[in-house]
Amino acid sequence: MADEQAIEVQEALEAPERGSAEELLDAGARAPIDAMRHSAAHVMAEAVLALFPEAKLGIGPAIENGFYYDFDLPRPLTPDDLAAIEARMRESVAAAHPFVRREVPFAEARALVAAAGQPYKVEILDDLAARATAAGDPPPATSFYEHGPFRDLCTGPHVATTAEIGPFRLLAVAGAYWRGDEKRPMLQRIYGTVWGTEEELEAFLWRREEAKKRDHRKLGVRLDLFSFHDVSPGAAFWHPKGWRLYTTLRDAMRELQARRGYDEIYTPPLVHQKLWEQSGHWDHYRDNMFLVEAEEQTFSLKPMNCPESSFIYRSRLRSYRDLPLRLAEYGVLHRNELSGVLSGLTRVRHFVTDDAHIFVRPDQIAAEIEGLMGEIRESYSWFGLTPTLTFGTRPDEALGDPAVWEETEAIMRAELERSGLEYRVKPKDGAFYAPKIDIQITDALGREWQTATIQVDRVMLPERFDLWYIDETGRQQRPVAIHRAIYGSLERFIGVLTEHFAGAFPLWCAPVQAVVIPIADRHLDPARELAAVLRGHGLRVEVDASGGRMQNKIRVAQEQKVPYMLVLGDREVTARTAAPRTRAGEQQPAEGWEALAERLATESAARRPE
RNA sequence: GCCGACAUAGCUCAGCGGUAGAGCAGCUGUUUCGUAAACAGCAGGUCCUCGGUUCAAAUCCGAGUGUCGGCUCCA
Repeated sequence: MADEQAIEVQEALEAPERGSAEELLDAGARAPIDAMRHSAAHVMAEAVLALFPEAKLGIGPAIENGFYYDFDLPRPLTPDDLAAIEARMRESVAAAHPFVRREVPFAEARALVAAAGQPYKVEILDDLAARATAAGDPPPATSFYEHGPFRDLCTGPHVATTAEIGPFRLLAVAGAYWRGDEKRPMLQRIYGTVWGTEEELEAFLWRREEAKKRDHRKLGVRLDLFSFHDVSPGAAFWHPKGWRLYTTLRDAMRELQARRGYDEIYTPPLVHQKLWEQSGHWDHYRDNMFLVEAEEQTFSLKPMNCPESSFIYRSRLRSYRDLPLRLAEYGVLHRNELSGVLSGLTRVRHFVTDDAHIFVRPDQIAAEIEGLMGEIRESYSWFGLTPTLTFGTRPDEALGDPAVWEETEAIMRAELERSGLEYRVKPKDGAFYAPKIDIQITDALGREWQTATIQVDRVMLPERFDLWYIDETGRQQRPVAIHRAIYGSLERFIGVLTEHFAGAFPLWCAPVQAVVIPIADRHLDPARELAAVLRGHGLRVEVDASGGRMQNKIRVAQEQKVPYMLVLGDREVTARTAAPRTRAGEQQPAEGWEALAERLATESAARRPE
C-alpha cells in the first residue's frame, strides 16, 4: 500500500562529494573549513551590497563544498554580475578585514536590522523571539559579526580575518524561495565553493567537470542508449542498445529472484479511482497521479504497485504453509512529477522498479530480512558497489501499535548487525506505516545515491486491504508485507551506473560486448562468421563493416566503450583466430574462435564488475 | 508549479536586423590498410511553435512547449 514513500525510488538524494575535506582544518589558517565557508558567504554579501545597496539579505550558511547566500535583488543576476561580485570579494579578502563579534541585546539588534532595511533579518529575529516566548524564555541574546564595511546578524563562528578565507569560486545563481516556502518570495541564491588549499579547489572543480562529462544524459546520446522527446516529457525512449542494457539488468535480477523463490506477477497500469480511495492515495497522492476519464469513470495510471498486489494475495485463501509468498513485479509506474524537477533518467514520470511484496508470518520477518540482505549484497557486487544502509525508525505520526513497531524495529536492527554491512540510524525517518532500511551506494565520484529500500509493513497493506492467512490452529492471522526494491527504478539505476562507469559498463551488461574489426574488406565474411560463433554463445556482438581503416574502427569502438575489440586480418583468418584488444588498451594474444567465445561467455556469466 | 538561463544540420557549436555556417557523423568515390581519426566530393535546415515589431527577423518583443541550474542545508 503505502503512500509516496512506499518504494521511494524517486527520492534519491544526490549528495555530491561527501566526506573528504569537510571537517579538515586548513593547515595554514587553522580554521575549520565551515567557518571559512560561512565567512566567504559574509564577504559575498558585502560584495553584493556594494553593487546593489538596495539588496535585502536572506540567509547565507556554509554547505557541503562551499556556501550560498540568498538575496532579494531589483533585477536578475547575470554571469557578468557573478564575475563582478567575485572580483569585489577578492578585494575584501586582500584587505584582510578582521571579523569582529559583537553581542547585542535583542531589542537593540532588532532596531539595528530594521534600521538597515533588512526585513528578512527582522523576521528571523521575530521568529527567534516567538520561539523563546513559547518556551517561556526571555528573548535570546543575539550577536553580530562585522568585517570591514559589512555587518550581519550571525552566531558565527568565523575565521579571524577575511584573508584566512581559502581559495574560492562563485559557481551559480539560482532561484530559491525564502525559507523554502513556495508561498514566500523567490530570492536569488548565489552558490560558491571554498577550500582550504588551491589543490583542493582544483580537485573539486575537476570532479565537477568530470561529473559533467559523465552526465548520463550526454553519455546516453553518445552511446545511443536512449533519448527524450517533448511528446513525453519525463519518459525515456529506449534505443536498441539502451534496451539491451535494461533487459540485461532486469533479467539478472529475474534470475536471482527465481533462485530465491520469487514469483513474478503483472498487474494493470490503469486502475479505477476506487482502489486509490481505499489505499489512501486519493487523499494524499492525487496530485502526483495521472488521471484518465473513460465513460464517466475516473482511472489513474498507477504510481506504485502495492495495492494491486493485494488482489493477487487475496485471490485465494492463504495458509501459513504458503508463506513467505514473494511476488515480484516489474510494473510500469507513472508519477506526475512537477515539470521543473524532471531530470534525465534520475527524475522521471514513467519508470519501472524491480519491486516485490513479500508476505510473511511475523515469525519469518528476521529470516526474510536476512535473505534480502544477501540479495542486496550479491546484486550490488555485480557492479562492484558496496551498499551502505540507513535505518529509519518510527516517525511521530505513525500508524499502528507502538509496541508492534518496537518489536519490528528490534528484529530489523538485529539483522542489520548480523549483515556486517555499514549502517546508520535515522530516528523517526521511517515511513508512516513501516520502519525502513534504505540502501545507498557511492559512485566513482564519491556521490551518494539512494537506490533500494526495504519496508516492513504490518499495518497498511495487511490491515487496509484486509489480508489474512489461516494459521496452524485454524485462526485468521495478519501477514506482514515487506515492500522491497533492490535496483529501485531501472531507469534511475541505469542513470547512476552510466555515471559510475562513465559509460564503460562491465562486460556482463555492456550493450555491445565485443566488436569484430576486419582489417580489410576481404576479412568481412570471416568477421561475420566469428560474430555468429560468439552470438551462438549468447554474446552481444557487432561487426564493424564500415569502409574505414582499422585504426578508425578501434577508435570508434573505444569511444563506444566496447569491452572487447576483436581484430581480424590475414594472419587471424588463416589461423581461424582473432586478436582481442580490451578497451583498457591491452592487446591479448590471438585466440581460436571457439576458445575465445567460451572464455568471453564464461567471463560474462560471472557478472563481475571488472 | 516557481525563479533564471538556454533551444540553429543526427551530434558539438558559430552567426545576434540584410541570401544559413563550421567540425564530427552520414552518403558516394578512391584507398584495403596491423591496434585511438586515410583522402576527395556530395548531401543535409519550418534557425522549437505561434503571434507581434520592422521595408526586412535565426537575430528584437510577447505567449506556449521542451531542456538545463536551482527551489532540503535555517542568523
